[in-house]
Amino acid sequence: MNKKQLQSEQTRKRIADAARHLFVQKGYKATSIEDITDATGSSKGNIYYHFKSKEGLFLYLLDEWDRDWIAKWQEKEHLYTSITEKMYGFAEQMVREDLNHPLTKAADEFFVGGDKTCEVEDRLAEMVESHLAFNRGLIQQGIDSGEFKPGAAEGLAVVLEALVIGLSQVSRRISLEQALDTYRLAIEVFLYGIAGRPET
Amino acid sequence: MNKKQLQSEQTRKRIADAARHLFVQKGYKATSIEDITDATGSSKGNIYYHFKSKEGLFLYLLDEWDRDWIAKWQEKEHLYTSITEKMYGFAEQMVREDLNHPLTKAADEFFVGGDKTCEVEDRLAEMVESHLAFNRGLIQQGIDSGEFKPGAAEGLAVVLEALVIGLSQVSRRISLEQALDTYRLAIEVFLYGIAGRPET
DNA sequence: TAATATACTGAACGAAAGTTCAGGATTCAA
DNA sequence: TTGAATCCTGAACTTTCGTTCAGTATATTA
Repeated sequence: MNKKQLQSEQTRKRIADAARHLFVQKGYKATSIEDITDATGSSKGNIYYHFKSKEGLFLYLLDEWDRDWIAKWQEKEHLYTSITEKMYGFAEQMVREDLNHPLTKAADEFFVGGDKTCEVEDRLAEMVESHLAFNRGLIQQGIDSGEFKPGAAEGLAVVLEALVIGLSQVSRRISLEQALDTYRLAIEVFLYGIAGRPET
Repeated sequence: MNKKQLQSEQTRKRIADAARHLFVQKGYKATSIEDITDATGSSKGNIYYHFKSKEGLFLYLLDEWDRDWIAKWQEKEHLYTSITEKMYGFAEQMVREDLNHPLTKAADEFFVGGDKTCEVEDRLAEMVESHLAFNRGLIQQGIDSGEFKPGAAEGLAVVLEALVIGLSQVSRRISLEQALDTYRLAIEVFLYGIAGRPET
């Protein structure tokens, strides 16, 4: 690889990292291009050389995060011997990865804000659906294996998604250790809730 | 009351109602003063005649909501004969009131955004604490009455808060009926989760 | 009815933020 | 070495948005 290409890739990464950090910390609208230049040392123009726009930069981060998350999950998934264990693994990966998730806080601004591009809108709808599908799959696996009581997998997937979204918001201002505890407790409650719930 | 005072109060209410609706729907930053004038028909200046600033308007809505919520809760609280029932009542009031809650979506922008006034910061910290205290109280009541297993009331209060926050976000794009179902299912899971959880 | 207070208007201001662009610096290829 | 491609700069432009203010209309009061 060229020296030029290498340097280009490095600054691209530097910008992406700084942007992700800022989006996570401050949200999408609240972080300005100038915030990113301040954090990276490079100029405004340089950001627009590497990325189409602010929105494009955010979209890039979303894709990047998505790929990483799936990859990390697939690495570990087969190690778990029960679905219950898998759920705790899911929670652990959530707290370790999603607390730095650019979507977590920033996506909500997009969802509701009126000035979103079609591209972003589609991308986000896609991500929500894939989250719900993931949850649904997990719960269904537990039902099939006999660990969870059958029924209402669809509704429970939504409840689990709500729990995860809420946890990531609540956890934003506490330590990683506390966050892990809270997540574990939440999953514990969720699992016992599923188990104890009367069949429908 | 004067005709003038009456009219003044009416427009004040009209502005507040429109603003609340918009803040809920679009978030704080995303709704402009012009959005509000468009929705009310009155002018920009008129908003600043009735309210100190955009932030002041938001703060006014927070206070108003807080008072209403507590009042409505206290009206119903004594009607419930068990804490379990109370929890479902809590969920129902949540979905009926909080889905229109100006804080739900807008507060998060304040929490993290760097440009918040001390006044707002204090007000929000206060509200979070009172929420947690409310949850803690509810859970403790259940423990004291023997309905819930003892232990970890503090942690469970946080989990419940997370659940509620997540639910209100997830529910923003579905019908009231579906939201009610989801909330009920969530509370059911939470209650069975508490009940089935091993004592700590 | 005249004077005052209250309710309201809308153009204009200024700050903030996303985006562009002409041009400079550095590296690559011939 | 020289021309071209690539990487980068930062000032300037544009738009958006909160806020202000001089002025108008309506109601109250004396």
